[in-house]
Amino acid sequence: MESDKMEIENLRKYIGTYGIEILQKAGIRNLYPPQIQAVERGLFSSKNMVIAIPTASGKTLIAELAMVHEIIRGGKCLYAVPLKALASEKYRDFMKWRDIGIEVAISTGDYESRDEWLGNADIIITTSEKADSLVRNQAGWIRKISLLVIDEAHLLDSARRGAVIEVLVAKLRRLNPSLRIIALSATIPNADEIAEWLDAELVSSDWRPVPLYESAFYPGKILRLNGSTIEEINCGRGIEDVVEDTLKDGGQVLIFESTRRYAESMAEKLAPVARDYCDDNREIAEEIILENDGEMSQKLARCAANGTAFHHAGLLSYQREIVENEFKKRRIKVICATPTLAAGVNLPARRVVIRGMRRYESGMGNVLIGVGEYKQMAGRAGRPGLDSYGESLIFCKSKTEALNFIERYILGDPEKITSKLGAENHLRFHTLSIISEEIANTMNEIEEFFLSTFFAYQNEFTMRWEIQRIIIQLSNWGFVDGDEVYAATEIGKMVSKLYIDPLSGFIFKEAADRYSDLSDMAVLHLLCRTPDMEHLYLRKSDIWIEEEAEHFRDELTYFPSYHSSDYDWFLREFKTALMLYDWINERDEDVICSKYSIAPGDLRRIVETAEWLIHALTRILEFYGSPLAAKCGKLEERIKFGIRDELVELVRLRWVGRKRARKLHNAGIKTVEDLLSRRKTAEGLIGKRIVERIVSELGTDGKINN
DNA sequence: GGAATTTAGTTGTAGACAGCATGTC
DNA sequence: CTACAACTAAATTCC
Repeated sequence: MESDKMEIENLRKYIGTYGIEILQKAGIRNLYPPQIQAVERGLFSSKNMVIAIPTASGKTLIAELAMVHEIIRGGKCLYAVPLKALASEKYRDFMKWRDIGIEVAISTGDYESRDEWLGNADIIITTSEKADSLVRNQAGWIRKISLLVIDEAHLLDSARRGAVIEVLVAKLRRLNPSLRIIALSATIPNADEIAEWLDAELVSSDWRPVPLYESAFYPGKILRLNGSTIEEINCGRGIEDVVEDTLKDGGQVLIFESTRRYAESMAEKLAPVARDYCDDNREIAEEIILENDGEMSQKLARCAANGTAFHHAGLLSYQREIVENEFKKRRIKVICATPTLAAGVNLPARRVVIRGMRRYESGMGNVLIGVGEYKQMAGRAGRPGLDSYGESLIFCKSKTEALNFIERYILGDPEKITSKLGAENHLRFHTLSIISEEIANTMNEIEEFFLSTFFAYQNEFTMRWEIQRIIIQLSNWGFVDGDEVYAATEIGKMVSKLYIDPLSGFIFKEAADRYSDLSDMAVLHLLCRTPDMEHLYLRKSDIWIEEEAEHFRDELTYFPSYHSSDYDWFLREFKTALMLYDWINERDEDVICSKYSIAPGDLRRIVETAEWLIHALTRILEFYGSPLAAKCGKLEERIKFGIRDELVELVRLRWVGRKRARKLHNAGIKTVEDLLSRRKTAEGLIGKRIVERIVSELGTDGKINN
């Protein structure tokens, strides 16, 4: 018997009186239809479930209910998300349950609750990679996980990140055969396949809390799909009209563009339009340039002052947060974003305009985006509780194009999702891991393990031959031993736990073997030769890179001939290394950004990756007792802070980064003692309050940064 | 002669996880 | 096997 209305009171027997109170305090009175469906289909049973419903239709609450129920029965939950930002969003969200004694913890690459805390926590929020890493490092509490929630399970389809999800599921099921799994997904046509793979009950629905009108725009008209008819609505001819229309009614607009440049110039173009609907935003603008006032930041600040903003991966994370929060507070009226926002944190707007229906893919020119991607963006329209409806617009140039896109995107179904685990790099990565963790040690066991993945579910052929080849490679690299029964070598285990690609591990291992000394540049280049490193692009005007490369020719561990097919790729690796070289030689951030034509967010991200990799390199060098280990250990700190050797001591102090340390050092304050003995000078350089803070911490326990 | 406008050619292209141990300007 | 829009430099037109 299915009903369409259910008060949360009815859940008392599952989540207790206190649980109900928490929900009431959060303003939740009734369940949404898909949530009712989930309850009726066995949310409070021990069945696995796949919930495939639109964004913002209450997926998270479904998982929360199941988790609270699970915890009351003595269970422990792991909530896996694809993004660190999403992890913190859920963390804040789930905190409400602490009032009834439920312990919530978070564990991602850049933030981790104490280990013993994770053991005690009832809900642990992680990225899938971090969860896998915790399994690899044999965190004792992993076996106690009784409920696994996979958020955004449709990302099983992602070529880069999807494999981890299915391997994580397979591993955790192996470690705890009675593990319950709840997968939350966007609406996809083959959710039934995921359900069957997981042996789960499928709940799917198109219901949304705010109705969504999907439409297409062309100059002068909006074609809005309403049921099965297309209404024609008159409107202006430009994007400005579309935006102003919404702002006039007190709504906000989200515009998706295909490139950063378009996003930025659109935000600038719309600034004069939004200005009339804003109060004083100067404060926001100031905040944006607080930590970085480079070209991009200035531009963003100018936009924000007028009530618009752009949003892409080149922003610093604090700037992204400002943009998102101020949009939520409705002080920013328009955000022009690249696809970052489509898959990111929850940020709905009354009207969503999709201008970038094409995206460049190397070797394929500009291709149309997928229907699923479109649905993801369009689905951001309509703020629950604030808008009575949401509207998405595909931005077209002509009526013909508009009708075309309506047919393809609005009336079309999203693509089926397919497993990408079959790619060699993923199989290599995970094969080493399961051998290392002794999840599987013979050919049969390994094959059996992979048979439990989504990839095997979708592809019926055996993977024996492929796996065989990978094992041969892993043993050639010295990561796996044995003939019939495989075991990971010590170095193999280390590589697996460091979470790097085995190929990266091999590159590092060879370096330990071959070199007793390398220059800074050579080490940085080594990091950049790794498949785990991101690479800068080569531009037409980048011929100077070649000259620089020549300059370092004798130091580098690899230098292909000019005619080699590797040459261009080499230049990209070298360019990235050169950027890091500028970074550790204290070149100003903004100077680096313009020299390499990147944004501050890119610089931070690449530095962070390099930091992670050099840590791995150092560990491997230490393992082999390489004389290079000490040098790399030091480089690790230099990369972390972006400093020359001589600042290492100063930068260990809290509140002292690359800039302050350099100021002090230039004035002859080179050590902590110098700082204390020449306090007045220091105060003159970096400010009295900062010095006071530093000194007061020196007196207490928190003496040093690391 | 010089500004304004058209045309032809060139350029560059989304995103973001992981180790470890805690805090920048 | 593939594109596209924004930008820039050159060519042309106009006063």
